[in-house]
Amino acid sequence: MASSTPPTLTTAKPYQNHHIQNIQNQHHRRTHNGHNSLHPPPPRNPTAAKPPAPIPATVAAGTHRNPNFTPLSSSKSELAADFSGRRSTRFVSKMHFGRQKSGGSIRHSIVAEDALQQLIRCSGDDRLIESVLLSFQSKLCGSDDYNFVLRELGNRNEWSMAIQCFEFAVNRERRRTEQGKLASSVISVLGRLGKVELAKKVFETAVSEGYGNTVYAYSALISAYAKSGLCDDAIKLFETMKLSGLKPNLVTYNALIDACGKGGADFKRASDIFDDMLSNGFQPDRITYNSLLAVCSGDAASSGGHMDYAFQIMAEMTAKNIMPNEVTYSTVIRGCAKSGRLDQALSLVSEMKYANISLDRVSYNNLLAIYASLGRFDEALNVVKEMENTGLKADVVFYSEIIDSLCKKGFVESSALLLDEMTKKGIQPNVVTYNSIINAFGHSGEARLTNDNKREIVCLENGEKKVTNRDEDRIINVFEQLASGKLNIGEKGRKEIICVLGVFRKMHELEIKPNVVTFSAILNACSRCSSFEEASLLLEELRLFDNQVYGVAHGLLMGYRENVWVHALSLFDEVKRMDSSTASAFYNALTDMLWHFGQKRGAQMVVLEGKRRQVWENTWSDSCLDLHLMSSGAARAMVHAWLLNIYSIVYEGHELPGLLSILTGWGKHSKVVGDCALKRAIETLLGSMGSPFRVATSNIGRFISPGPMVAAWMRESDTPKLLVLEDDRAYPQTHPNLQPLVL
DNA sequence: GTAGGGTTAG
Repeated sequence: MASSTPPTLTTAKPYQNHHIQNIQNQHHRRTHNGHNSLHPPPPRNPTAAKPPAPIPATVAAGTHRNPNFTPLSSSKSELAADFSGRRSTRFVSKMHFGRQKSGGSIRHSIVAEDALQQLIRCSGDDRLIESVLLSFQSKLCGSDDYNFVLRELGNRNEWSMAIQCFEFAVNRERRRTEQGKLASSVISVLGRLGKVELAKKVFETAVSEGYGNTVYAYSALISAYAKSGLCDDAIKLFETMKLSGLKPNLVTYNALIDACGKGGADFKRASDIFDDMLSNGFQPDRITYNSLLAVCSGDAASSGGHMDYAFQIMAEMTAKNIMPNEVTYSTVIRGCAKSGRLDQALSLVSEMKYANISLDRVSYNNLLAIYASLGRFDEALNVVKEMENTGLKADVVFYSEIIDSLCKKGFVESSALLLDEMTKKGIQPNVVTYNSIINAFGHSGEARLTNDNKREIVCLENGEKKVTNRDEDRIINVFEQLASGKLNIGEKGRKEIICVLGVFRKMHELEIKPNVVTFSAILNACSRCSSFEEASLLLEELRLFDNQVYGVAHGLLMGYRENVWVHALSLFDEVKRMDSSTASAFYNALTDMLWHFGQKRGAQMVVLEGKRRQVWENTWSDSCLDLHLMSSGAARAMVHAWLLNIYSIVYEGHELPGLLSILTGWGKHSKVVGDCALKRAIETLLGSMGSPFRVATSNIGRFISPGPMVAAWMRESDTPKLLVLEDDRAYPQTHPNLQPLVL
């Protein structure tokens, strides 16, 4: 059942084009139709039983708008891109909004642009690509044209096609210099896309074929290492380059210093390279200084000291008449903001304006983030107005940032108003915008409702039925039940849930496809519900979005674990394709929800599966359990499992290690630094079981106990019973062949 | 061939 379902867990990015969006909508509809339901709930009314299951009318209408719908079967590569785990929009934004290439003159021919367009249409079909390349072979003018094509393919994330074009071109080129240019170009493209291993391969081939031994190719690969944060590799390559007799130039040095910044190297290392550069007679330019400033502003800076160097460097620049530009300022402003010097960051913005350096997107984004983190929302909105007056359009990310900050500070009502406002201005909210608001559910002290929601409640309470062309619209159904007071939910929870359901409805209306973060957010919201009924309303939303995730969450919650486990495993296979923090967030959310509602054995099965799949990277050995990336439910379930494992060691007559520790961290990974919620939860758990673990004096985030004391505790008659977890709701196994959980 | 930034879950 579940295995026949197309992948539904995505971390779709806002920059995805309409083509992909359409595929996703179509994909979404399939899920809605829900033939793969694991546990179809009984219909609430006779009409609900009729297929198809509720699909927002606007989603269905999408087919009319785009008759040239691309079939799902041809969309594999685009969908696969959703699973790449790339989370930053930085690179893609830069493609659209970044600086123009300096140097001015266009070097490629018009034919190259034509070739590019034709190639893009052949994406995914190597043979077609080959035939387009053959048809243009005689018309393209050397490396300038090919380099243009390679760069543009890179901008479209067509790295595989870029490699194919490179190989085509380099095999038909006799001149070494031209071959070298092509190699440097494709190395750079691959580096920018984070394909550093491929870049390295191209480089090595180019060297062995005799056209790669140039300062350009080396610089390009150093830069590729830089972009992947591989500072050590960059430095090693730099040494190899010198040994092979090539002289580094200014660009090489700049790329190397950049590698220090991106690879988290300390300032000392970068400044040694800078000194080496000076002693070799190179004068630093603005890029050198800006790269050096990035080192100061990097992660090391957040712990203190290096911003003072940054100001010295800026002074030195001015003294040498290398004037700071917008990159200089935004680098330093960011460093200030990261290290908590928000006032200093703001005065740098003023200084920048005074120096007549116009603020660009990055600068405005910095400014917005500063105001938002200070809670100065009026000024944050003014930033948006100001940038629109300098002719820059605030996009969905700008608005989402403000909305998220509002939500975090508890102003959910204002955030929903802003959501309306941005929509009216023609800026489409995306899934991230909505996820912020869903995450706010259950956090605010009181329900803060939008005017629309208020009208909705009044309408429903007065018994007015909203006109809808779909009788089976389950969301409206829920609204009606809420309004009629049939559900066992307190007044506060009732209003809040109406608010969040309103948010879901807008997502449906705007055809915003949820992603795995949405699912995690819904599950987390369930964990904050005080009643089962309230949570089931949220789970109902989950069901409308995705049957597979719903089936697993609902099945485990209801205690049908043996029945759903096979589906859970296939769901975890999909989650495994995400990057580790996305995956662990999902496991944490699911476990917390199960734990919260008393399904502790189910929660434990989930965390053990996560451990088996290395979701949390480290976790356990016989002497140490590391919980620091886990939520409190996941961590507690894991403590039980680990202690049971220790128990079996003792039971089998083996000796325990001299010292056992449980690490919880001290809140470093929490949203609020120093918030030790996890530590407190574990402390309570260990205390309640009468365990001998105590907080270590040397490390407040660590519980320790001598092995013999743990062994003695294990031998007490009550201990094993305390360690075994049970579900509040459990149903007899219907598949006797399925083995019960074995630790 | 080289420089800065961004929203959600944690």
